[in-house]
Amino acid sequence: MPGHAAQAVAPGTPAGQVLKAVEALGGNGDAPAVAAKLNGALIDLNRSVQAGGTLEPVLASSDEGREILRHTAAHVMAQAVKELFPKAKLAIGPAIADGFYYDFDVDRPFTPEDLEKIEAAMAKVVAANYPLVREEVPRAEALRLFEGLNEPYKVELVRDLPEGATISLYRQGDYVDLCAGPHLTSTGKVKAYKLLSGAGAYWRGDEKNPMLQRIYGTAFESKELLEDHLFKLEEAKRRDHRRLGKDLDLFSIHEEAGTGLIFWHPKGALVREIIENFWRQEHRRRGYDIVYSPHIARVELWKISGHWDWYKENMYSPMAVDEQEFMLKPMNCPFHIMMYKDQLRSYRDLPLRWGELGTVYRYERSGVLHGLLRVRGFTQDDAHIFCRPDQLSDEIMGVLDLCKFMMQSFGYKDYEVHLSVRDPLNKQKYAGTEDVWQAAEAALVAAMDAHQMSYVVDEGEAKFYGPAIDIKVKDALGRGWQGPTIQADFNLPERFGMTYIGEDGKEHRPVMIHRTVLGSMERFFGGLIEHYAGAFPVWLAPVQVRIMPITDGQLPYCQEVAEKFCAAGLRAEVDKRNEKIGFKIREAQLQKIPYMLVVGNREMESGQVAVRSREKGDEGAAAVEDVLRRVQEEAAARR
RNA sequence: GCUCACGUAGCUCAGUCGGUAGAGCGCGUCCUUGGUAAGGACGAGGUCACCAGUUCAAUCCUGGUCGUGAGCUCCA
Repeated sequence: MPGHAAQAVAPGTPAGQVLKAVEALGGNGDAPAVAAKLNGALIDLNRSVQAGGTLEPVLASSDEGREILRHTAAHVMAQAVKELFPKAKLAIGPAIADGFYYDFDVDRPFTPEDLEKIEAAMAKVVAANYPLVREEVPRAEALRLFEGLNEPYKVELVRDLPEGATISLYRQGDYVDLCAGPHLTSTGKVKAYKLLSGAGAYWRGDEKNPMLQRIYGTAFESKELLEDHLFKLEEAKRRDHRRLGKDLDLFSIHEEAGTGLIFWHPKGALVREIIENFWRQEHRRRGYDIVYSPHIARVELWKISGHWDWYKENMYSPMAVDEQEFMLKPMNCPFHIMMYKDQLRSYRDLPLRWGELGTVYRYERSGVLHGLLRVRGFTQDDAHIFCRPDQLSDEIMGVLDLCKFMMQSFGYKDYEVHLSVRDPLNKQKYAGTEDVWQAAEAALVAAMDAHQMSYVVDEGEAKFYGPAIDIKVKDALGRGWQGPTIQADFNLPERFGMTYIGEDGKEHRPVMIHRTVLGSMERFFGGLIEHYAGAFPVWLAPVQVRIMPITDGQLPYCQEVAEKFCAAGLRAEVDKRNEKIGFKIREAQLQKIPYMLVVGNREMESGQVAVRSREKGDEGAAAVEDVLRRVQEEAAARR
């Protein structure tokens, strides 16, 4: 074991005992080992160790450990389902990011009452504490077994296993499943679990296949962690941007106008304006120029760009204008290329960095639309950088730096960097030649290396025209969101025949970088609402200060105070309604206004206001000027 | 797009085993001028998503359409 002296044990000793022997187990009762790793390969604790090697415990609290216990929980659930619904056919039941699921072929969907019954049946399986027994069998035997059990999906899975693969079964009581493992050693070790929801899901994710019924659940190594997780789910519901969008009067969507189209109400529009102004200012500072381009263009343009061939299913049908066909733009890039080509470019002109808050329209299947996060019309914070090949790496670094700065400004602290590359098995899905793709990929990698950024490679995640750096940001609840994306593109410059005149007086091909930092104003705003739970920091808050008189007698004074704040560039308003102060405070608090200033006769006479902050509550009286300065400083610091 | 569920006042939701509807909040008017999270009274407001069908009669039953939600798949 790492960090321990070599131990000699008899061949055939179970892994768990070996671990115990070196006292790695039981040291931390909250996080006992759920499995082991022998020379890096995961094995069950009760599997015997036949030969020497490095043996490490896999703790329940580790990602791998949770995956194992969730996987076992999925088996427990499947056993419970089989008891209640003997005709249910098993499909697959893996562990996923925050839990597990299992797909079943049954004649009707599971109801919430079914889930309760299944959960109760799971408790019995857990109480019975069946040992999970691993068994390795030849393919023919596995086929015979699952055919005999009338489990057609399992049969299909066995058939599809590659030649020479180890086929293992796990049994618990009278339940048997095809599974690579590892698993907990007995069902009694599944301590804290909860079934969450049922939903339809296609066999193997393909809509041509039969629809199965999926049950989602989650499991943790302790009740406390499960409770925490369930609380987080509640919290996520409480923060839902669709709910907050309504409560805070930020945006709406209208059936009459069409689904997936966003109406930005004054308060939402104000937040957007602040974000956009900040965005423009920061881009100018970093050497970007800002441009505008049309919303429609002739079909010919989309044929040159390749969108017509590669992106058609996401574009709206052409509309006839005179004798021409025009299309609503799904992307801004061809327009920026038009502008590039409007004159002869010299190597001295490059790089050109052109940003646009460009509104695009994409057809999305109705089932995927979701609040602000998935819509049919949206404004991208798009930019295209045209540069020489030798500038590519530096430009990407510049973009990475900008991304970091923007994410920080909006309070996103953690992020993960992904390199999205082609699906190696399906290369014909992508435009452009092999060497062009490789060059683009190399440029992205070089920039990330220069930035000493660690990243994970996602195969098959690339767009049709080039590999990308995709940054996933984590919000206040630890949930991942699609953040900035950066793509190197050698393909469009080629298609459009873009050139610049080099030092040598000859024509050269520029490289193009597509990048977006926020993604789209819609999606970014949706994420931001949830990240801040609607309580925007002062610099973003649509109303920063609400001044509330105790009685009508202080109204004129309140108005004066409000004018002072407004004159200082702050967003302040007076609650003139004939209501008691408690009521006004409640409303302001529910509207998540950062500063509430209460004014009674005491404050009016002393030229003060009583400060009540959204976070801390009543903070006592202070001079108007002091409060004004405080709010101003907070806004300027973007805290 | 597909599967399932849902669609009743601006919002959250009751209700009608088929006889055209109700609460709370919000909104309006009035009373109240009250010191840190809901003062009171009165009032207005609904083609029960839309279109067909069954029925003496449909908000309720049936079918379709649109929309919403949870997923599948996809993505900024």
